[in-house]
Amino acid sequence: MQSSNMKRITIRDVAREAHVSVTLVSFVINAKKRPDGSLDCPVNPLTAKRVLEVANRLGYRRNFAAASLRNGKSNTIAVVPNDISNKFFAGISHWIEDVAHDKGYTVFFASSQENATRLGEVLDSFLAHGIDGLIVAPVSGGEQSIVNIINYHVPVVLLDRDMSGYDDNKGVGKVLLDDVEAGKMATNELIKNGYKKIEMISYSLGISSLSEREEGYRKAMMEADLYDNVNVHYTTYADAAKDVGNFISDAISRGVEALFTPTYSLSELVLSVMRERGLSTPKDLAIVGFDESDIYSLYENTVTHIVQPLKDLGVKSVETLISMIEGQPSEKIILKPEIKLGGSSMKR
Amino acid sequence: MQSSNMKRITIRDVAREAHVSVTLVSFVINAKKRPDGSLDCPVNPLTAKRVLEVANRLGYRRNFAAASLRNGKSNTIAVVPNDISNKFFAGISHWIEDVAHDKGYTVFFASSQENATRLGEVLDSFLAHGIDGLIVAPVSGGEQSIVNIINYHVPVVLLDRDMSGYDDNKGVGKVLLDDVEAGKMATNELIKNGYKKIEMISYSLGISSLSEREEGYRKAMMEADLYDNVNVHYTTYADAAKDVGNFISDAISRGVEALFTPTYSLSELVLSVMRERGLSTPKDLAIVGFDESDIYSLYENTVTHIVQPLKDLGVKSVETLISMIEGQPSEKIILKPEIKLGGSSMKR
DNA sequence: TTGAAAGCGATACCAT
DNA sequence: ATGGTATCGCTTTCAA
Repeated sequence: MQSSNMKRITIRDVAREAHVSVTLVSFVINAKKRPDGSLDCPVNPLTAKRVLEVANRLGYRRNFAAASLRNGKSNTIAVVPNDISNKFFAGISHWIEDVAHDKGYTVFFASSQENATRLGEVLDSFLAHGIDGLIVAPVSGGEQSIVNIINYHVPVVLLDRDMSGYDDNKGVGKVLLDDVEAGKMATNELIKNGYKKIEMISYSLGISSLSEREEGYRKAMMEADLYDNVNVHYTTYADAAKDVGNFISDAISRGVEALFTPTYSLSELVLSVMRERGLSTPKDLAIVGFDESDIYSLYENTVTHIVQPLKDLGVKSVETLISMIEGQPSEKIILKPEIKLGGSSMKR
Repeated sequence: MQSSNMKRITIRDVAREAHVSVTLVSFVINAKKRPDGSLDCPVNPLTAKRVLEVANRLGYRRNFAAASLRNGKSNTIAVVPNDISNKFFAGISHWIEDVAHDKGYTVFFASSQENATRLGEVLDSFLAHGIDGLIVAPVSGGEQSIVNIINYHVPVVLLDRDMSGYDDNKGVGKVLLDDVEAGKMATNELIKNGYKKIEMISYSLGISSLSEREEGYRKAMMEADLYDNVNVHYTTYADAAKDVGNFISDAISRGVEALFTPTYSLSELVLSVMRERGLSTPKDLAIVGFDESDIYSLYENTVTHIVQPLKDLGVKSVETLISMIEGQPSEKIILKPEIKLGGSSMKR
């Protein structure tokens, strides 16, 4: 494809060599193998066999660009998380690849880096590449780019984060965690164990998952008549280390008893700061964290945390997407979180 | 692209609407902006402006399949690590995306999952999609798939792991860590601090990076006249937890003084097992780990570890690849590791 | 069961 | 500066 001393083998080369027409070659190449082993196409089995042999001998490979240009389908789906290397997403990607692969689709990943402009560029590029469908975790401000894709009638599934204003009946699939429930679960566990001054620290990203976890926290506090104690602190990726440091000092001095951290990165940050300062959990501050982390089990008291069904999130999102590509209506799937108890939220 | 109620806008639609030929539209669309802002194409600036406006108004998007079919270039590069969610790789992907993006390339990721068959499928798929270049971390047994790509004259850069039998003069770029040096560094640090019974635990993956880190360990031991103490234990991803558990007990009972773990996952595993058993480092066992890990700083004595220049690995690999795509000869780049000292390798 | 031929959309050669 | 058109490789009628 690059140099000239090796011409790319085309369907025509195969046809010539096998003494048949290009049509026939195309038929054979695209025929699906049926359970009984026979080829599902109107071609003489012997001819088919010969074609296959020749194709193989010549090292033929279908030119996807041509096929895609011709029939407007690429058998490719794009997956765009905010960060490809994020631990939460890491636990999902594997499942997405597996299911897609089983169904004959190739998966391409690229990250938006929590940046609306970048998301737009990435989606543009994918669109231009003729992807058949898209699984995306919206970033704040990136709604328009996603709507563009939808308007192009490319099936879209929102993963992990919702986008307001787009319901499933508008042709957008959704696979989300019940984040309100997750926030409630975390908070209620602390309340149940006697904590009253429970606060929360979160990112100000403007994404649904975080705001709903916060909503769950508020609801739980409200229902326990602790609404006066509600206090949510916000930070950003860039300032997290500094802000968390300040917050911990402040919290301890104000007599805060427990903390809900709605992402694994915040959980890890809080835990490391506490360790640095010689604070222990739950004695100095009870903690309920989020997602899995290697460090949760490294504390004297292991860390209680909310667990997301990563496998289901991955599997369901591809399945929904592929069914949409195949013409089925979109679905909205809400998965339930679980809580894994550790010592960090033990009774006071 | 899916439904029929919204026809895809083509270059011809733009041409008609702007009252010019398709040729002109193509010129304008593909013109690069020059530093002075002018368009680098033989078109009347006013006409160009009009074309751009129309294209914009109509929501025109280039059909990549068509362009790619026509000129055999897709401006897309593929990156295939063994595991997209691996922490080491996570620290690299970001840089790859950034540099590629700056140079006008889109990056698609997919993982081989440390599986030769899967690697073959993924590469086939990428090849069929007409990628312009490939950055890959070879897996054991996957050499042939990679050679296939090379034979197709698609530029390839090996990242992190070498492949024997392919030197840079054969058209394969390489961006690797000096793994022998890394193994030496780690071992020498321990030797310098008075440790003599130093062992190593590694994966039996048959990949160059690990075997060279082992070679470095052996060399360092040899040079310090400690070769009789050399002892390398092997495990697999699947058995690692069990094997490491057994090994630690065994090592302690045999009076092993220090351990070199050549991947972050093994380092983490050893550290957690030690914690579970109430063992501390370096008192019960000195440790030199590899790569960054959140848990290295969580021990009473922080963990000494080898640091890879992730940014350079990422940046250099794309830069080399793109220069190869543009016709430059391949390069072999070996980067130097560093060691970050912690308490886990302190003097006995 | 087989084949001829019309496109898919963009590019680039060749004219004007 | 602008335009006509053959072509990339494949799929898919339609006809034989």
